[in-house]
Amino acid sequence: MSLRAVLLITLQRDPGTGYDILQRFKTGLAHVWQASHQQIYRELDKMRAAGLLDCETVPQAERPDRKVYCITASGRAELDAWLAAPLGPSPVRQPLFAKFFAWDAWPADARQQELTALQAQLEERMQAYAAIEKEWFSDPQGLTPDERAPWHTLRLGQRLTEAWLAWIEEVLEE
Amino acid sequence: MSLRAVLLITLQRDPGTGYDILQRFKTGLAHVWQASHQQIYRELDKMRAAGLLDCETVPQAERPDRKVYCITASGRAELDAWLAAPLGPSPVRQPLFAKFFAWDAWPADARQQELTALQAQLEERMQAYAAIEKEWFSDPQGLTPDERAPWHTLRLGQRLTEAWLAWIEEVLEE
DNA sequence: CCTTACATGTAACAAGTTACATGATTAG
DNA sequence: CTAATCATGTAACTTGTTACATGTAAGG
Repeated sequence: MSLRAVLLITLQRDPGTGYDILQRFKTGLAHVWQASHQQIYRELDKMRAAGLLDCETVPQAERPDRKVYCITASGRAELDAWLAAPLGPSPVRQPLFAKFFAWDAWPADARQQELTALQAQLEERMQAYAAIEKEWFSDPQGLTPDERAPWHTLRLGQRLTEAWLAWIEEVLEE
Repeated sequence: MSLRAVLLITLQRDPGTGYDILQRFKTGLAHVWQASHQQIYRELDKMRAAGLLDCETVPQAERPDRKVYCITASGRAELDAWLAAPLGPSPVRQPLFAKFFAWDAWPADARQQELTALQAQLEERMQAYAAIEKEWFSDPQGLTPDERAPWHTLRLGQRLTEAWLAWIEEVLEE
């Protein structure tokens, strides 16, 4: 259901094609949601069939037609209902934790490698966050609440990533 | 694949039935992995069919037979391979973030309710962590590395939950 | 010459959820 | 009397992944 909601949100802001949405998932929405192109195309088609979206096919010379999707009143109603309802708890799935529970079967070098790779990846993410913050949110207090909201999600991303990094350092000291 | 690995880990430590594993997912493994009983039973059966597990059926008076699963050499090999291979990146899916990206369509009272409910839930979790830590890990330095490893996962759980709580407070101040 | 961007899709599979089904025992 | 515990399962469905398929144009 949440993929559907995310598609409604982004299409409400700006109509677009499946391909466009894929690009948004890779850039502005990267730390919110990710999905493969197949999943997006399939879901958009189902949503159109369910009357949540309108679709206008725009022919192009020497390229596949663009199918531009646009939210309908019924889609907007579904989005409003989703926003009003509290989210359920998200299931816990931490494969890395599982490895810790098999500590003595987990080779020390694999462990080392895993943790340092994760560390590098998290540090990269921190830099990406910093770049986004600098580019889009250099003055958060000067923005409207609506413009500032995405900044909050960035802030949480930073806090969580910092917590991970501090923890990895603690573990690597062993 | 990760569910399979978690089942291998827990069965390697102690053979047991699907029901037993479900209990472990509700207690000691609660912040590592969760799965429904249907998923567990189905996966155990597939793993037995694949030769990763042995199954001994223990008849019981006036109760369904217990099917006690036990890891095989081939299962152990699969586990070792999984432990040695680094984990792939986990896909990003943050439905709560999505709501922030629809800030002006998100009613203020629903927002308030959502965040305070989450806050309460996280505080409960912190208490659960504290209770576990007190009961099992009152002296982490006195434990063997293998015994201490699960404590690290608890520590990260605490750090992440604290980060969430600090963030919610920041957002609620608006 | 090779890769990336553009733009869509089918098909098969794996993973996870929800509903339904059985049936005795024990605790409140 | 009701709910929870024990213990398993079938069936239908939704969600997400992987592989395969097509075809042009621009840039290095």
